[in-house]
Amino acid sequence: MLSKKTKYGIKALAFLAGQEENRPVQIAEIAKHENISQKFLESILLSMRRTGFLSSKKGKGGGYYLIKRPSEIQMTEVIRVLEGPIAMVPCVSLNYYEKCDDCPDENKCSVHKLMIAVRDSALTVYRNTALQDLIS
Amino acid sequence: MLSKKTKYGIKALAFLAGQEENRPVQIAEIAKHENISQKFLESILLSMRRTGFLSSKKGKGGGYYLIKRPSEIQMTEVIRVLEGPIAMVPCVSLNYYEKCDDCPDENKCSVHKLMIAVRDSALTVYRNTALQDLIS
DNA sequence: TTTTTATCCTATAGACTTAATAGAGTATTC
DNA sequence: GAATACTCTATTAAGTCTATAGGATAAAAA
Repeated sequence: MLSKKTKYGIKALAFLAGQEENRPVQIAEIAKHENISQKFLESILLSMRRTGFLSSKKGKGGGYYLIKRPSEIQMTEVIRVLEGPIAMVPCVSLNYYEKCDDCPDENKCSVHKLMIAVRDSALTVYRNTALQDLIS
Repeated sequence: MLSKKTKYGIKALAFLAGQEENRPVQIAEIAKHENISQKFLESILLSMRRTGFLSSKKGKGGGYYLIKRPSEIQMTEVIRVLEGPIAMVPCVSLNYYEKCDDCPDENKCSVHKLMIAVRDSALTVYRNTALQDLIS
């Protein structure tokens, strides 16, 4: 399942990507437009600012705005920042690899092979989709 | 993330698929071979018996065995029974569809389109993989 | 018929994660 | 210096996942 955090985060990014001139948009405006709890969205935007998709301005006329062009923001990055690993098991994760406790030999593991295939199919989608592609 | 239930369930199915003559295998034997908590595995096997992958025999010489050929068990079925929806959001699920609370119009939702693509890519993998393919 | 073997079934506990909220702090603009 | 809007930490409530406990039931063997 996709977490609400990720879902809301993507919606917020898409909303920002659709703004004219990349003007700063206030949290309250995004929250209202996308039906998201403002406080929850606040923390999501904050985490995306820390990882470099967004920047923000305080005070009147402030808000959040993208610091990359929507065509340059790949969904692989977005998903990894918001959701974490794209792989469904840590032992096939490219960026968050971890060995399984119960598995003596990954190469003989029936789940391992299947999950590599699933991961690669998802990666193909995310790699070929930029934020720009979500807003048309 | 793939739940342990699903992971263990697939491993158990694969172990059964690898048996000669489809002999009944005891829970204890599967649990030991795959490093799974026996009691937990018990409940997993039980749920798969109820949905028709397996049957069981009680008493000495009893255990679980497949009631379909491994080449006829598609991974779509296995995942749906053990894990639930293949889709990452209910609003793009083929078998467990649910409308989103926050979304007035699915067709305009940026997440919706992306998640359809991800769902379809995963479906392609699962549809083209049978239990048989996991044990070679 | 009794004992042994092994599955069947319900309930529940503990740990963890997620979603949301609260409230005070900081920076910027007017 | 007042108003605006982001920043940050902590906490709570609800839900889910993993695992365990313990007795019930059925089949086979003695």
